[in-house]
Amino acid sequence: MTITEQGLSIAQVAELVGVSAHALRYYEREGLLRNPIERASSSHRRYTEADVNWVRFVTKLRSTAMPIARIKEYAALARQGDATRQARLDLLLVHRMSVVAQLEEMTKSLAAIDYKIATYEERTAQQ
Amino acid sequence: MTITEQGLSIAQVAELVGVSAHALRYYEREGLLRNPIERASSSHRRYTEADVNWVRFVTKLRSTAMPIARIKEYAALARQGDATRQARLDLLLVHRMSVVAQLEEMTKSLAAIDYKIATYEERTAQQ
DNA sequence: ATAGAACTTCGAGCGCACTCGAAGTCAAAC
DNA sequence: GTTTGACTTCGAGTGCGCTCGAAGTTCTAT
Repeated sequence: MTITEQGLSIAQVAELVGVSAHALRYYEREGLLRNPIERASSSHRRYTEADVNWVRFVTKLRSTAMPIARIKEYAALARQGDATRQARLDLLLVHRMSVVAQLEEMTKSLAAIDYKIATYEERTAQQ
Repeated sequence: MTITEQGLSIAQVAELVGVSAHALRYYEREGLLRNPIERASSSHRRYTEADVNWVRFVTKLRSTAMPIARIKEYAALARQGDATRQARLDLLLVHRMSVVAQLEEMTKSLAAIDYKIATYEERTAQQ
């Protein structure tokens, strides 16, 4: 049993992480992963734990609206190794600002929605 | 001077609310507004304060990821008048749940990003 | 009166992030 | 050994939310 025979299948990872197998292949094709996923018997993908963790982090970046292109940059930097550590940190710090801004905007919008809800409930109570 | 000669132009509203004039026409065409916007001299749009407030609320719904189709439903209900007040309230309450869920997910993702940032900074400090 | 800016409608086009489907390969179970 | 189902690649298709541009009209300033 070679090392590439171990690891999780694409369906298992899809289930685990909560993205479609199609999306996993798409992410790999686009270069969002650090490396191409290893293959078992020269065809089926076998994901290591590190691969799964990387995919998980990609979903965190996606759920905070980082564009695919930016994640691709991040992955490309990671592939270059240690020399790009500062660049990756900078990229994440810039993104962090945008996430905080998104949270603030969404919180403000929630307040507006809550205000509207309150006026509806008030009017219902008045009748 | 008739009443339709008053009010703001599309460019003024675009500036004020922070969406493009193209988007404002699109929203109106799609039925996201409560009523068609009144016209001055039978062509140019003239927005009332109520129109602007409605557009502002639409942007709050958009920034919390309510789909155009749902906003369209909401506007259609509003057009029906008082009989649909409860339905509109329900729609907003359902959406509120989704906004809270989004905030929670984004907050969790921010924590993951912060964790990653921390490991980068640690490693930088170690050198 | 006329130039130029701002508006109108309409339909087409675009960018993003997948999603799908065809056609073929591989593997595990019976 | 053959069926069943999960996998493979590849390119095309989809849905969403605008965005753009053409062609014509109207307003404003000079």
